[in-house]
Amino acid sequence: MAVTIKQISELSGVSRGTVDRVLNGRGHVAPEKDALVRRVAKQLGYQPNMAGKALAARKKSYTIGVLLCSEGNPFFEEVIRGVRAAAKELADFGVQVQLHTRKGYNDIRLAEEMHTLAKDLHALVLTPVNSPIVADEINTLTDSGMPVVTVNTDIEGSRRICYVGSDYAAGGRVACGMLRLLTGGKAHLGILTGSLKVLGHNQRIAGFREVMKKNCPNFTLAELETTEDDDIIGYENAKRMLSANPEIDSLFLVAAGVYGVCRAVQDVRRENPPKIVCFDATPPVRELMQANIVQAAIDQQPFRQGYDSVQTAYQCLLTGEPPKKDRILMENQIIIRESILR
Amino acid sequence: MAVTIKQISELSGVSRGTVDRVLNGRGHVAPEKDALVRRVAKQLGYQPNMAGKALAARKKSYTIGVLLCSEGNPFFEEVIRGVRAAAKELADFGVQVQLHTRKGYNDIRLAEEMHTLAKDLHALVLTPVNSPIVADEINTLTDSGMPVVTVNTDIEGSRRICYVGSDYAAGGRVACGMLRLLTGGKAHLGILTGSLKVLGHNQRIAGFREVMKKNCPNFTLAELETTEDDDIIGYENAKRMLSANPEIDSLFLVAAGVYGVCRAVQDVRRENPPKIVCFDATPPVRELMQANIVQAAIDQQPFRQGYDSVQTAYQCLLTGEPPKKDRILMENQIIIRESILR
DNA sequence: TTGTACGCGTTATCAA
DNA sequence: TTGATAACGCGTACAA
Repeated sequence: MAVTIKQISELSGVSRGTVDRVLNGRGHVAPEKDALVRRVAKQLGYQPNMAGKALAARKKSYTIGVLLCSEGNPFFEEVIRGVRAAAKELADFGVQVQLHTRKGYNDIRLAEEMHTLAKDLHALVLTPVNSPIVADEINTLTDSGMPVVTVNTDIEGSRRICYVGSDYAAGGRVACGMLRLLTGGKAHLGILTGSLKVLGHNQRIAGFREVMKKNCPNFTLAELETTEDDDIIGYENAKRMLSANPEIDSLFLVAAGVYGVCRAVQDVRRENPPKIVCFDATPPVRELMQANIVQAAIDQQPFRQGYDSVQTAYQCLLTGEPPKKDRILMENQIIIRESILR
Repeated sequence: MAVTIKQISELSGVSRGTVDRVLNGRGHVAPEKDALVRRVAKQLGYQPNMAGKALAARKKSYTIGVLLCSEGNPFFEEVIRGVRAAAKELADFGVQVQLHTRKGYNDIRLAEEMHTLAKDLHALVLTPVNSPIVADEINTLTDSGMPVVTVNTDIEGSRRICYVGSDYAAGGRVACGMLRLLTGGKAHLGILTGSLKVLGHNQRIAGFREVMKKNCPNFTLAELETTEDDDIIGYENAKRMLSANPEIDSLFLVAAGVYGVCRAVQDVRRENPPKIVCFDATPPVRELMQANIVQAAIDQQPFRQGYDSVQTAYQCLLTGEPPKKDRILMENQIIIRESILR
């Protein structure tokens, strides 16, 4: 049976209250007793009991805020489902989850909203914009003792307590591996990324190039273009790219705008349409897979991203400590037509 | 804030004890009070609090037995890791997990061991042999009020409370889809199944055939053979199959014996070695993928199988009720060379 | 049949 | 600085 505070208090001849004060660093304890309790606790290998902690925490009724720059992005539907699932489970532990969604990537506005929301929150989960202004706000909240968890995209130069989301480089590697198998190892590639300014997109391309160099001697890159995560721009740029490079027989779609690109592929009728690998098995992508236009999508477990990020924030509140890993990375799952039930 | 027993007792003017008796069907309650409490509880949408339940359950110290016919099967290493992870988490809730492994599929011996073990257990998780003798023993345990959860393989004609494991038919469908992509839709197939007597293997083949019929008009099946889940037999049968059918350019490996089959493939040197899709990304299979001999493996989340099966058994003990779904099915994940970190 | 009281492990409060 | 005590929600032994 696991060690309890009560056992420690008995063994070290102090009260449970004192043990609690020592173990949770609340201060107001005589140095010698502090040392004694720590020694006994360590010796016995004390690990706080989650059931007890959770029950006691119910009195405090934590509020966790979730702030997603997600409006208009179908990928986040699943993330939100995950957030809701975590909220439902944590309700038993006296946790309230507030979900806020935003449109657009204006860093100043985002920082303002973070600041306003934070007043009513004990922890914050958010999709940050990669901007120093947002990083500063995260650091301000962190300094005030609030755990801040980034989800789906990370941010540089901030002291967020944990990142929960995609392993972008690994996703790029898997995408290249999949194209290797789809093409028999020989391909003329077109890459359509979202934006050259988005860290994750660049990491995917780096992972892709890594595998290309290592495992795909007969891959050549014809052109790299952007979609700006937009179907219309994706359509136009893909159409131009395909017309200008008739040798292209494979497309790597790094981010959003998949539907637009696929429309362009259909417009530029080819005898052998290009093999297409993209990210995120959202409903429109699933349709494109059923129609044999997209051969494979790399999925990054959006449900788990939502679920795990909220759970991580709660764990931080409960234990008062950061999680063991400061990055919780999703698996990159390969989805094909037959993966999907009809 | 969620509804508690205390609130119900106050609102309906009876004691907490009475509410507990009603809600947990312990009897000895006047009919009118019973009805009243039920009505109030329903109206308030009472959901028992897991933290409280878990804490109270700690006094009882449940023991969950896990009995796996796993010795000599590397797939189960991951299942066992999942079992251990669940055991570690549940230790906080006063749960002990006993892990027992067996070699072989003798149904009489298995039933005997189940019977012996059950004396010290509150719940049982096992990989059953598909035999009426084992089904009878499961039913005996179920009748005595013990939750029995099957993991990885299910059994017909038993009243086990839940099955946690692979979706075999879906796995077969994904495997065929992967071969469709690997071959460009045109293939002469050889299938090497484990055993024609194993339900799951046959379900995989059925799923494979379903997709073959629907999406792969240019697939032809040259021969179907067994490995008996054994590398040596797999080696010999594959060698014979490949020699007798030189047109075979794709292999679907339904179960174990992958290494043996691949040795045969290497022995029968071909200019264009066959495309190979198999199940379970065990360490030897990973090696074969690195060597470009196996193109893809379909993985069935062995870790989750172990973890979820133990958690499910615990939930049954805690709530006294069967889980919402009587089958918890894993996703079939496609693993390729680049999915694996080196 | 019903109500009361205690314990599970932790935390917060109050009095000393 | 310390210890005793109550509270979180649930289960249950025991008394009425």
